[in-house]
Amino acid sequence: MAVTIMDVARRAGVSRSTVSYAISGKRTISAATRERIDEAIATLGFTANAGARALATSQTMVIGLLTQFHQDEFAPAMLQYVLPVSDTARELGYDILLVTETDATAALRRVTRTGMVDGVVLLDVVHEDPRLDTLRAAEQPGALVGLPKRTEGLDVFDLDFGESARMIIDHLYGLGHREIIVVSPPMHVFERGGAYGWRFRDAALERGARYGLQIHPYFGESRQPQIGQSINAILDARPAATALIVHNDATIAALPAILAARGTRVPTDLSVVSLYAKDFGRAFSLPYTAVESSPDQLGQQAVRQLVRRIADPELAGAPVTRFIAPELTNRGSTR
Amino acid sequence: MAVTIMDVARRAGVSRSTVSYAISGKRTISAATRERIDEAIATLGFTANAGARALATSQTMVIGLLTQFHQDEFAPAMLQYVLPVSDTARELGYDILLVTETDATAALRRVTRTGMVDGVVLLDVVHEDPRLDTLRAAEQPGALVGLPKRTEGLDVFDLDFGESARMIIDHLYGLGHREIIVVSPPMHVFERGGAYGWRFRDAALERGARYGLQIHPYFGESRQPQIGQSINAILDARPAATALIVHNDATIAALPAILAARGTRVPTDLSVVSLYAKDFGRAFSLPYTAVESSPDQLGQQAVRQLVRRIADPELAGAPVTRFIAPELTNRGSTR
DNA sequence: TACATTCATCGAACCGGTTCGAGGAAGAAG
DNA sequence: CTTCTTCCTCGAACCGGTTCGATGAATGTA
Repeated sequence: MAVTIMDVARRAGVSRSTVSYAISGKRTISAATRERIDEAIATLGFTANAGARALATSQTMVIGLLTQFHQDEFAPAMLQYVLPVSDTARELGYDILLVTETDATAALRRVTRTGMVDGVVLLDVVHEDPRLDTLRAAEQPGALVGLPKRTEGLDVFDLDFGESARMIIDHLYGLGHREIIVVSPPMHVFERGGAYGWRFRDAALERGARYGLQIHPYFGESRQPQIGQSINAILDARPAATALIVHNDATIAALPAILAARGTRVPTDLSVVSLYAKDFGRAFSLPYTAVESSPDQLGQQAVRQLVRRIADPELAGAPVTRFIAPELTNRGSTR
Repeated sequence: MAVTIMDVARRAGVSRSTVSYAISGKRTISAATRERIDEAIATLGFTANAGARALATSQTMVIGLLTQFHQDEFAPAMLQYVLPVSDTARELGYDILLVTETDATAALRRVTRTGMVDGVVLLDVVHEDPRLDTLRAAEQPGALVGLPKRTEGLDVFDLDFGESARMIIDHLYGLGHREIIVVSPPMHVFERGGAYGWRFRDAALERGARYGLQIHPYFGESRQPQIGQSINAILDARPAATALIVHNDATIAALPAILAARGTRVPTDLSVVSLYAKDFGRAFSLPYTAVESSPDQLGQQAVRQLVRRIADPELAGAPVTRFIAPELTNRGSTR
């Protein structure tokens, strides 16, 4: 039914292999022949069959994207990771196989064992991620987004949460703040092993201690109305705190309404600094000074490194662990 | 490198074809042989190569998911369509190739021509969608999410916006409202051909006219602070209106804060009814009575019909256009 | 005992590409 | 006019599965 390379060969009056070489350019082809082949390809509308090509070359030009949608997670944020991966992959000639199964380990084994993909990107990697053993056993290389406990042999990309915390503390300390509240992601994120919560929190505490500041750490909530209740309780419990650091997407999205409702003015009554993805802040038009990370950078770098490793496992060199530098954008919510 | 069916055959002391039949069950295999084969498969960890199988069967067990991310769209909502498609596909044994390219037509041609997919789901189909010609020319079947102008030969799934509008108008009319504001999606959605905006708006106007109501239609905005400005302007311009219907995700998400800021109480001063996806409302804990649609139903039904058609193009019968019935959930924001 | 069935398995062909080695034609060198 | 290169093209093998027809063994029937 579909047009095969044989059809093209017949129409151009050459052999299959000649057509193949004309397409790949791996051997010289006379101008006259090339022209006939090009014409045949164009009029017949030939496109090489992916399965056959994969079989012959052991290259599928497909990258598996393994996502983990934790229930209770702030789902909208996920897309900010998926799209850049997809776009970057396509730029480099790869398609994306989106894998969303609950049993991520089995799914990873499936797509690698069947050879459906040339490599995989693991999104939302947690501290002790069960997928990593399977990945290490796989023939295809992988790139991680998120820092696990053990990174041996793996290419890892994550945001620099420690540096983000230090930047924010420095900023507030410079403005004269001495008592600061830190709202982290919800407890269950920590329990699940999302170490980025600790990395931010610990770095903030440590930096604060060095300056002799009072830092009050709290776990945030992920849903209304709990978010509002918890923020109100925290602010009531720490009336002397002059600054609020929020590392919690759901909370920061709800914060303007919560503060407005309790009559707290920013930055007059309270300085607020947040930490979120650039696009997230833009989508919700958040008015806060923030350390903005670029998850698109994450996906992009992960895919680039992955493709490098697919192309030449040796040449790509030793595995890397790379942190994306954060940037503080001042929107005037501190003073 | 990887384990092939030949390795299994050797270890079990049988031919390749016997192994194949043992796996597929398409011919009877003696208990003893089957046992040896199963053992070999298990210890060697064999999984059939996807490319080779695709080549032999002309079935890839992959469905292409073609998304269109319009700039300025409320992106978070997109995921609500993607996940159900992916989950349903996997349930039926299919994987998902996620295609996000800007040039959707070329991308569609690419994945169908190369035979990477057995069928495609087109998301966010607009009134005059350029992808449809390519789809009709493709060998593989497709299912649409979103109603285009011409549906001939296509399986189409969409929410029932007309019925939603009628339900809401009936509800408000029953409560005694006689002057009602309708806020539609932003103008650019209409310009782009998102006919669902018209379908809701027109149905609301028609139903309103039948009851002799005053219906004031407006286009909404997609970003703050324009959303707030526009809502305030509209409410100021129609002081006699007693009810507000919002068919606009970005606006409804921002509405609680906007109304709180201007001191408008719901439902005392104003009845509010909205229209959105179930999960969207849950994620933002929206407090409004709403006609809730289930986009997961859309994706699910689209995939099921697509798989049916892949399995047997004839048996699947004539193309269908199916609307998902809406449901009105009363949250007490009307009176 | 001979013959027809049924059962289990095998070999070969095929799917549609890629790639290697070989070989004919044309041009260069002796 | 040979002989050696270089250029271009071809045929065959291969990638790893599936599927058809054939065949030998086991079982049933006359």
